[in-house]
Amino acid sequence: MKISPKVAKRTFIYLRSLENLLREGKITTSSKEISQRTGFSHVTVRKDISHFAKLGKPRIGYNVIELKSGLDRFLLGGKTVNIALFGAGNLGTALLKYPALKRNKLNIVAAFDKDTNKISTTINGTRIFDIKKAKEIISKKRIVIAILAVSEKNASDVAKVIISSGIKAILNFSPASLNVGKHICVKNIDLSIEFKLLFCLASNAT
Amino acid sequence: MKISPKVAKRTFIYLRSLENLLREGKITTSSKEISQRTGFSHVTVRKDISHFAKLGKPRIGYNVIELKSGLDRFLLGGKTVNIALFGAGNLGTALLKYPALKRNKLNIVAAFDKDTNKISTTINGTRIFDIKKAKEIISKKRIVIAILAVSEKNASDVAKVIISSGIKAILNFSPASLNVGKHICVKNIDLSIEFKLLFCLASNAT
DNA sequence: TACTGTGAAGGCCTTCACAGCG
DNA sequence: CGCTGTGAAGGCCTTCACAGTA
Repeated sequence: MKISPKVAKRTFIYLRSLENLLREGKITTSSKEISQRTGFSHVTVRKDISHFAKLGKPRIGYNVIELKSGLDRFLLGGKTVNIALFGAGNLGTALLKYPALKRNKLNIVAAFDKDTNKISTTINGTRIFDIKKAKEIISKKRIVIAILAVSEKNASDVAKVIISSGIKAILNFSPASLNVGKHICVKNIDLSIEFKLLFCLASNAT
Repeated sequence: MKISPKVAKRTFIYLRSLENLLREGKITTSSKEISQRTGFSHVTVRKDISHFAKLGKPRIGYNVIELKSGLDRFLLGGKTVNIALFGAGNLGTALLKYPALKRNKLNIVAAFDKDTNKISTTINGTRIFDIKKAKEIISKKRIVIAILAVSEKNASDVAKVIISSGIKAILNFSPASLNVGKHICVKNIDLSIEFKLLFCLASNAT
């Protein structure tokens, strides 16, 4: 089945709420409750969920456990995701120490840098390797996502290394538009742009 | 004039490319060149730009300096943006040390935490204050954007402090859906969700 | 010719309205 | 009644096609 990125993203947010509901001991929930907790309209919630399966019961709503496992199965199927970090600077180090990733089965299993002072050291249990060894380690550790957290001027060169290592998905924190083929998925997070955008939106909303 | 968030975001990306073109010494450019550098279609580029003004010349293209200053004027008007950081943990510290912000006139002018060991210390020139002083300092320093980089369980309480301080825009790095009124702009960056989404997109694209 | 700017078409996504059910 | 699931409508956004210009 074909699921648009928008639906998938919202569904991950529903899942986050479902985990909270579970922790609170709730047995059932409704599109209205999920709507209140996530900010999406109750119609959107129902329509998104119905893309995956008919899991709700009229008059009652959804069983929290059933819904969570149903959505999970379609999206990740309980898989663990192995990630490589490129660039062990300030941002990269913060990501290595970010606790929510492991909790979500997102494991940064290797980091790469070109700084010889950093190579062979360990941050929060993750070893930093010479970027020249990227290809070898990526295939050995079955890494499927790369974090690009190097400076702008090195971004496109490192991106080439990433792609030639066989990785198909990049989370790009550098302020550079990567010129990659259509078979590579890139998600750009340029913090400067996010701040400027937020400022504009807040200014125009007054 | 009314500009959609999508157009605004792309325009900031065009601006980033225009700065590079300027640095490379180019005098003129075209929608085609901007398209190649940013990945958006040349029609989208032209349409977006024409929302702001008719800055192009048939047969020639756009003057880089003229276009850059024209777009800049509509979006930010050269203003400096004052930002407060809430939560001086690993991620917060990385943001305080992130060089691209200052370069883009985005200044984190105060940080807040509740940890008494951190309060009154300084990271990369920015002082960390007791979160109890938030309201006073935010109005004194004319802060307009807050970064929320605290743990999930504290996120909604800190968000209340932020909003009661008069701030209208929040960049939320915590994995929590903030329950705020419609007059508050929130941009959520939940890294776990971004990774999972990327993994799904890359898997389904094969 | 080589470029911009734009009306029209098409596609995607959200919202509305309501059928169906316990 | 209160809730799900869904066809239809409406709105937004991108792409197409082309007029206009130096």
